[in-house]
Amino acid sequence: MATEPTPEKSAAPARPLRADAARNRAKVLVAAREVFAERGTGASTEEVAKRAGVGIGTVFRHFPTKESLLEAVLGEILAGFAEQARVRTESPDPAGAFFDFFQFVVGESATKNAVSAELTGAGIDLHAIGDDAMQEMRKELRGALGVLLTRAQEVGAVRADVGLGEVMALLAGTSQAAQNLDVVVRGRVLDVVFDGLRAQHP
Amino acid sequence: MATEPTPEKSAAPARPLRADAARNRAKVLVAAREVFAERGTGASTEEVAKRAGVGIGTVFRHFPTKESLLEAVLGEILAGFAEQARVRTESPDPAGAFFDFFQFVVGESATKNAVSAELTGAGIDLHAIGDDAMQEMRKELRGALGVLLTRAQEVGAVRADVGLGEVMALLAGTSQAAQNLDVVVRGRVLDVVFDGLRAQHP
DNA sequence: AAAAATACGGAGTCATCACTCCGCTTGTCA
DNA sequence: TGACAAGCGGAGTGATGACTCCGTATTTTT
Repeated sequence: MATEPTPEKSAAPARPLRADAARNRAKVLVAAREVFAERGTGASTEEVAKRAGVGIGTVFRHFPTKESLLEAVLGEILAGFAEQARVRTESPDPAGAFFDFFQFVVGESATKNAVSAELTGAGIDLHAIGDDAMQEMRKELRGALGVLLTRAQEVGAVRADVGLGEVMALLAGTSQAAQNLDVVVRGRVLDVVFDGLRAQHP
Repeated sequence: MATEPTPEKSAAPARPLRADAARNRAKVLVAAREVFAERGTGASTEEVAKRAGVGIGTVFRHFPTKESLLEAVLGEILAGFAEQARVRTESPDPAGAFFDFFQFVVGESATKNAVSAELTGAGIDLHAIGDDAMQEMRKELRGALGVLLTRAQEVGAVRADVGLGEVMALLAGTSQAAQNLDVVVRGRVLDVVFDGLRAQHP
């Protein structure tokens, strides 16, 4: 126990991966993201392996469980969102930053189909699963989005009576709704939601 | 061919079901609705049978395919929604009728969990499946909701630049989002959406 | 009440998955 | 460059779930 060379938290394994292993891991992650996006999270692990051009064994070595694979993919997506939120956090135009981020997420989800379906609140059990790393990710997203929201509210661009919970629900719901919608309808749906968020309550 | 006694369209089979058969069919439908609502549409047919207190064989005799069972359940739900919409169609208060219906659907879905998840736009393939009877159902819902919307718009209670498509998307998304939300947050989410729908565009 | 028509239950079949195991290959390090 | 650790592929395993089949039970008809 005391002989552990580098007992790091996470995201940096004790011993670094062999070059090819790292490459494969990345390939699998990309493939998984695509496959799950296209076919839904019910797609088989074998299909992911095939798409990645590796054997099933390899997939399972890197991600010992289908759930863990899903988690990893979801984690990446969340990280991307968190990053996008963070970037806008310092914007001189809080209102623009907030709505822009909202639109970005909805736009992304509209493409990503199934994965985002899960992500955005289908709820079921994906909200339950959680790595510490995952929880961390979620926390970061919430944090950054919280800043965006607060700043937008301070400027009076967003009504004061909504909290992070409401915004995330709206984000999830709108993303969900935006799928399979042509661009123009999607635009109008966003308009409605945005107007609702801007409205000052009586 | 010409000897068919009553070659009716649907909803009334050529020869009427035996008493016990009709009873079982109904039991299965109820059980399916409950099970799918609780466990999601992935729940096994056997579980439905168990809940209904019949054998699997019976379930499959009445609904030769899991998909057809899902369809039947969905059809019932849609029919219920259509009925609710129709009822409000003649209301002297178009604005109230519209928003009330919206709220009703969202409230229902919040309870019905998974089934409504599919229903309300998870899209995937459930939008593709379709009985003629099913298509008919959908058409009726759209029709009645269309009336509610138009009347609400005529009174100026709903912005003129949204169509049925936008409203249905919003309905679906909001229902989706409303799941796993406590009542107070759900209320505020609805507030936002309603305000958005009321807003007159510039 | 007995025959005929229907429907019932549930064991059995077949396909699909997630996941394991192990002999072979490839990268790494001295 | 050779030895050894690390990684790889994919056949094999066990579980699960949709759907079938048929001997038995219940209705309906005569």
